[in-house]
Amino acid sequence: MANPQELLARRVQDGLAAAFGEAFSGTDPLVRPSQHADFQSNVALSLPGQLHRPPREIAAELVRSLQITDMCLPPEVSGPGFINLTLRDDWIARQASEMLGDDRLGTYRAADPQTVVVEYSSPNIAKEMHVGHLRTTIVGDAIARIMDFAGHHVIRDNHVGDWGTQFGMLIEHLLDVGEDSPEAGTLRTDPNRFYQAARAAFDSDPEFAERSRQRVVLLQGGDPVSLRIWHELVALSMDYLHRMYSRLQVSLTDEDIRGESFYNAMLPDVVADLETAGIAVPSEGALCAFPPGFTGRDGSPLPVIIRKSDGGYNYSSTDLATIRYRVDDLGCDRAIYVVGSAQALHFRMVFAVARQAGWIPETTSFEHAQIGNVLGTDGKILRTRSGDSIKLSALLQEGVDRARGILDELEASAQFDEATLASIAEAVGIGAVKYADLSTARDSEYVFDWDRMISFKGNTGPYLQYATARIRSIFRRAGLAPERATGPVVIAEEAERGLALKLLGFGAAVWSAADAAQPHRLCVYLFELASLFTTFYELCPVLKAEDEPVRASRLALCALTLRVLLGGLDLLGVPVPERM
RNA sequence: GCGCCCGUAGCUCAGUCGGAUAGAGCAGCUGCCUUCUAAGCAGCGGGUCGCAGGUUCGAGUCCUGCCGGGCGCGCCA
Repeated sequence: MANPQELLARRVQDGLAAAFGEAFSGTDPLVRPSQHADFQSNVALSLPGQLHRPPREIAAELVRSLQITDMCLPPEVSGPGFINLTLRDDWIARQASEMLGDDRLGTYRAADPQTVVVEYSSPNIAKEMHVGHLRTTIVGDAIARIMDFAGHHVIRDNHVGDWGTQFGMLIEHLLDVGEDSPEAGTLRTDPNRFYQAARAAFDSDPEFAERSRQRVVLLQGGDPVSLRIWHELVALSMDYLHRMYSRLQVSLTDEDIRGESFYNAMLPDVVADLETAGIAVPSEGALCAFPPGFTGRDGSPLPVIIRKSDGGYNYSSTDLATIRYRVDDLGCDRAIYVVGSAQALHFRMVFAVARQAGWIPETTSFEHAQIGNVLGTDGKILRTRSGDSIKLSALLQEGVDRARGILDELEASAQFDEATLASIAEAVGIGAVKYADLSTARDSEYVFDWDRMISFKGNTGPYLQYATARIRSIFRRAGLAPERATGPVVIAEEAERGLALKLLGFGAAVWSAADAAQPHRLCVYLFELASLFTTFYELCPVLKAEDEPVRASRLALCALTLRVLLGGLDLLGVPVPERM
């Protein structure tokens, strides 16, 4: 089973070949959703140049060649040459009935599965995550889940920052204050505070900054004391990350962590190979590559610094090693970097150097899936009043607290016990935050607004959750498990038709989101589905339907809608409460 | 200065390979709870798609210029 748009496209393509010859069998039939019918084909308007005939005439002839009566009402030529395609109600009903028996809900798996590396989250170790990490974590996790479901071999890759200059800084500061000092204790209780203290010393004290840089070189060279402290710092951060990922219900595990330190041993070879190839050359004491086409402030070539003048490596060295590892050892066909858009230039240059070195095969795609900044309602990058970035833990708690506050205001909350209320608030609060991050195009900035995201109206997590809760309520009252609703689907009402047709588009929505690495496309689809369901819900009584076949059909539509909504929200990583 | 991204309703955002009269939600106004969860639904008003050219049968979408905003541009990541 495929989605209607695709099936129609094939029929129109066959019609093209039948009407105008085999030469046109490869022509894109330009089938698109339509406001004037279910779908329309615009292909006749694109052919006058080749056929030397007016578009309406082409459309009329194409219509005569279409073998489509099993799917559609007779196609109509309209306007300058559009062909309007309206699906038959019985065809829609039959497809929906088939979907009921399909575990994958009409979605097919990739015919040619790829190995896809999804790099995401990637927080700096020893520092609390903030709202920016939240978005790359959530969007990246959704991309990984969607790719997985689409049938690709997904390798999640949490490229944590556990090896850079900041570690020299942290280790030096820890040695300065003493490993058993009260201040060292803040590493457990308030890691940001410790980080900021180290940072302040780094910025204000040149002697400390120099020691820190030397410490990085020591660490990267395998110095035992440095390594011991580093391991301790990393372990503390792991505990923190586990707590965050668990609460966020993000699918990353320890096995997905391949931090910068993982590539340390490869760095000398990477650099040496670039040097041998003549791609990396000395410049101002450092070792740099100058990929063609990149110029800086004064028009001079822009460097990728591969080794710093103090002998230390940096994130460019690591990223280059990472590319080679992903191609050679992981065998990846596609690498998706879910990272903030500020790093766009960095990735373009690093990819260019790797291509120059011949490390990335032609057919392998390295993409930067850019994540836009999260802004406050004032339009500026989200920060607390004191100017700090907002801690993730506090942000999530606020979401849950707000959800709980709304629940408490509703009389309906009286029917739930305390534990249930708490779990509903957790799912609604976390779900609202996650959905808000997912529902706008990932590469654009978006305004973080509590009141909007936690609203139960509009394209929000709670609205979709609510739709599932209403469906479950119907089945609870019916005393029937959703899996027992087997149809068949019959279509009489407009609301039934609209809902059923939308259900058939699930696979297309998943594929669209996967191909573009754009989870928000799936959000748009799910919101449209939930909206059509609530219309159906208002207009078409299910349990009190006029007769048994109608009731069975409507129960089947409810069951399908529930499965698609739950499946879709699961692909997004948005939790769903049973009741709310 | 150069490069990348963006500019769509009062606000927040969709808009697929260029297709008919540019769509949602919020906010505003009008209706709807003896009926499966009203955390909802139905309806109304609201637009020179930043501006100006160009390509095209057809441009929010592609090209050029300008205006406005964001980000980046040598040893942080």
